[in-house]
Amino acid sequence: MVLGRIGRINGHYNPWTVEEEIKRFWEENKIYDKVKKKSMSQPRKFLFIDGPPYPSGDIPHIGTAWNKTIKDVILRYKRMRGYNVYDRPGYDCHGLPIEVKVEQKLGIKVKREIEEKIGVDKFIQECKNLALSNLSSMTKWFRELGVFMDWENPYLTLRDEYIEAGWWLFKKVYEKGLLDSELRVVYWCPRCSTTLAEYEIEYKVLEDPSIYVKFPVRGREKEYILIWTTTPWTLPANTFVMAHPDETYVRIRVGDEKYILAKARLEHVVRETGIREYEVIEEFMGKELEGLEYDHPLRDIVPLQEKLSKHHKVFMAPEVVTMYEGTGLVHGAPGHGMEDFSIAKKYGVDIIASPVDDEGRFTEEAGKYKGLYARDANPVIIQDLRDRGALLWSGSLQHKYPICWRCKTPVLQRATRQWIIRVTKLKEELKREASRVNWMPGWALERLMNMLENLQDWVISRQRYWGTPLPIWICPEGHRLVIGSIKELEEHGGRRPVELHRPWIDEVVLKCPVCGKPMKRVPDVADVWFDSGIAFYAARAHPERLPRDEVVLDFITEGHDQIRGWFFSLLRSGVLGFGKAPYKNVLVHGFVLDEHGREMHKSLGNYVGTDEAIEKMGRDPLRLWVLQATAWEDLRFSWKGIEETRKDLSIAWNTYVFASTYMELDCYDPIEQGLERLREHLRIEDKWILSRINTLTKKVTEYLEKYYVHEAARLIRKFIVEDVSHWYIRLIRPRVWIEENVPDKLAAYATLYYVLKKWLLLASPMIPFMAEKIYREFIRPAEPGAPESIHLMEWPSIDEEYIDPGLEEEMELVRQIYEASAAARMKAGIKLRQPVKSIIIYSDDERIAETVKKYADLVKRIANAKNVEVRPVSELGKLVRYKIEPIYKEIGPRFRKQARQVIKYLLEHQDEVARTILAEGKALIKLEDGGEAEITKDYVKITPVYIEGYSVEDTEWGAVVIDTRLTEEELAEGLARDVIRRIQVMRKELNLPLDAKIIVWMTVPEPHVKLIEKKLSYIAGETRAEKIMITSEHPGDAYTKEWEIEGETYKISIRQI
RNA sequence: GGGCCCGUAGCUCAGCCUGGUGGAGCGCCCGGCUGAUAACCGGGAGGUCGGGGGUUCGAAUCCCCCCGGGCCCA
Repeated sequence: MVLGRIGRINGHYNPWTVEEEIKRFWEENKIYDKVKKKSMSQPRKFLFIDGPPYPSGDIPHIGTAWNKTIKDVILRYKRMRGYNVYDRPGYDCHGLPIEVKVEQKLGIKVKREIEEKIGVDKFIQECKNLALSNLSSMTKWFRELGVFMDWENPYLTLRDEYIEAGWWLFKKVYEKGLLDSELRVVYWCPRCSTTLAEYEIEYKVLEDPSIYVKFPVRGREKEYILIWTTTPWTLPANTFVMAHPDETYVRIRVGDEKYILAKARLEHVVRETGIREYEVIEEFMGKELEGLEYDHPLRDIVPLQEKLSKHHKVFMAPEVVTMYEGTGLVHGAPGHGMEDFSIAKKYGVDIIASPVDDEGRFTEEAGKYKGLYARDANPVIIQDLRDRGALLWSGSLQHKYPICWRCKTPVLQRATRQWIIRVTKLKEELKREASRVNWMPGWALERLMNMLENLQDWVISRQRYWGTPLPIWICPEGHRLVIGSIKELEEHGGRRPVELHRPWIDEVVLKCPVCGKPMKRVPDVADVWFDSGIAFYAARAHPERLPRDEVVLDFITEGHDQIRGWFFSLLRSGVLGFGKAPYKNVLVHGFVLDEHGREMHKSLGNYVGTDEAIEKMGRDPLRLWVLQATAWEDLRFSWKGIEETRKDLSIAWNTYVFASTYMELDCYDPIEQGLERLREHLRIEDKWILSRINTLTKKVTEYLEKYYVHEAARLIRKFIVEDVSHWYIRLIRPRVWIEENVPDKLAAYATLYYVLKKWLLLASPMIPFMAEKIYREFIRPAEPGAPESIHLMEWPSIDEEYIDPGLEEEMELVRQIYEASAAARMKAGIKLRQPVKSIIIYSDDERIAETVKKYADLVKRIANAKNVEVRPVSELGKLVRYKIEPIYKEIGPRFRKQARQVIKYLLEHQDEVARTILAEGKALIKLEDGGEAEITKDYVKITPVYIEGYSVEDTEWGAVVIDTRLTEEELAEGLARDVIRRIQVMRKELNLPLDAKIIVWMTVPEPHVKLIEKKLSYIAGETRAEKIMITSEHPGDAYTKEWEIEGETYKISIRQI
């Protein structure tokens, strides 16, 4: 057997050198493959799917870095826990954004040109190239971040097998009778010539016309229905007018004309249109307007109006008409408005007029407007209205108007025939399934439920190219066939095309199973949310090859925008395909905003890419920083924040430097000299840190089981900085400096090694580079059988036998005592090097008394006092002043309404009340309202704040006091320590080995010679001096230096023997 | 316009569910330590808890309204 020997870690923490080295190590030794292989051999599965990012750029946003880091931590944790972890990443490759980028690259202005100028096959090839090139760059950055996922084998929605898996769901939906085609009012981008879903819409403030139009009431002279609109281009398609049945309307006279409008809008309309004089002729309820017929003002120039005239009347539409804007009479164009459309259906209107083509231009039906772009027609229409005396007033207004998310063109609402999936029929099922999921945080469910309440049918078709082709074939007789796989395609007389994308799939002609006639595919492609929404199964296998108990994922996590995005899409597809939610646990994470809390945007100049963050701060610091942020809240980006995290990692690093330096020096062997063998030699601080690390392991495990990554990260970070570096190492330093390998020292080593190894394992999912580096340098040389990478190790066990909550609480008190004594020293101007005679703690708290007794040695050591004791507060003499702190929690419920007066009295008579209570056990106080209150110790905390001859620091549980009077002996020791420190510095400046012996010459100011002489052997022992001479003669060949100590000059020379 | 989230020290954030009189880190100022040393440690100053109202003996915490930011939707 090869004997282990602890390794050494050197130098300062430099994230980049560590990370570059470890990255290379992982690559050269195929560490991920080994981790993966080990995981694959495990029986229990952990099912996870990466929410696929959209590869429209080449460098991931810092928020994507957060996203992937959280995933990485969970996956690494689950692997360490012995799961077979499914870790396939993915990319969402189809869709309009990529098409638009390719169009820009190829100089295409409108959709038509794709087929006419470029050819669909070449266009698709370009789209594919762009997606593949971007995703390979993004992959590079995810790897840079240390994310261990199956990067060689990501799922891509553009692959044939993925598309085929999608077809399976289409067929399922069809078989359930939920797939349909119907006329729909949709957002339509005239530039992209396609329908857009609501989430593909942005809103932008635009200036539009604002006009009041007079619709002549049929058969009445000079009487008009007054309507208001900001979209004059929809007037040629006007079909009816809508009113509110329960609102009051008026008929007014202006000059020789009469107008009908809502009473609530009268004042506004009159003011805006500048009507000077008017007379209200009549008031009546809106429902009386029902059926009132009118004539369209443009009927002479719009042929379509001929057909529509039979519908020109007033309909009741309380769901549409409001009293907040307009005239209370709303012009209805069901071909250009969603609400209008639903009213039209309700009233049985049989013509849905929409005289606008795919590129947003008026058609033949619009008569003289033919060929004009809809929005460009606005001024022409306004002029025509004016010419016909139908325009009451025209102006303009700024309002938010929907635009295309990709090309920013203002969109139109337009009635078109679309394929829809009737998910509204599954509303209750969706709600039920959503409720069964564990949402973190809980409000994510609330958001989703709000959305499900307003659920709409899913318009799935897009009139584009780069997407999953709808697998629907139709024959001339109108028979439909929905194909669920390539095999079925062949069964129906088709041949597998080069690939399943357009244009190749369009050439596949099938034979109608009903009538035998040739069937052609409908030209549409699917909404991209269809693609990502099926990832839960399609990323793994065609459902026919997927075990049914593996459909539901254990865990997914994405940003809160995905509640209505991917999480909803998955839920929808899960319910459509399998009747259940396809995930069990969902962690929602926040957005990374800029340092002022604003959205990051390249155009705003506040954008930080993952590349920049890695370059400036390093991977592990970035990772730990994002991880410790509350997962579901937005995170303000902060260079300082990452810098702080880096500093903490540097402290962690130095902790290992410290441990490895001494352990190596002493040839410590953690296997031979492990904790078990040194158990009897453990000191109280060892037992404490052993308890702490196991408590930490327990808590971190619990948090990671709950997916509360940030809580785990915070604990891990705090532990190494505060418990190990600030406290434990401080306590064991003197033991470590002992030269011989005594059990006391070895016990500290064994403890420290155990703690540091365990911490490294806990931290390894979060800071995989640094953990690997330290593991390879420090742990592995000492444990020859250990795996080559820390990431092949198992999650640390919780050694319950070490956990002692009482001990942890007591040590917390010791820490408070130490801190109070340090504060008391500070007030008295006594430095820590100067020993003091005693520390007295005035407290009536029994825990304090017990703790101090138990830890007396430790307290004396760290506080540098000869003595420590606890005394009851009542034992203090006369030269004392007390402070009283009311205990509100007790006083409140006891005195209720009088509580205020009691507190006021107590604060005004602190010393007096305290003395009375200390002497008699209680105090009777007179209140302002004449009443009395009996105050006992239960209601107040009494603390001395001044004691003659002592320095006092008060705490939660009493006062810590140090004796400020120093004896000669104490002064001598303090001075000796000052001298020792200087000699140590000089040894170091000479680069002497730790164990080198020296001779010392000192010139000491006369008044202090006696003090120093008393301590010569002490000084010699601490500095490894064979001989110390107090003299004014210093040899020329020795190293000599002059020092200032307490304002006086000491000359010291040393020479190695 | 609607739903949800956030607003606490100069900065970044805990605390809020379950009310008891505000914490941490960084920065700043002061100091200590000097065999982790281009390190390490301590102390101090810093706050109308976004604003207003309500409930309560008592509100950062519970309720209502408003303001600012974010996400989603109109």
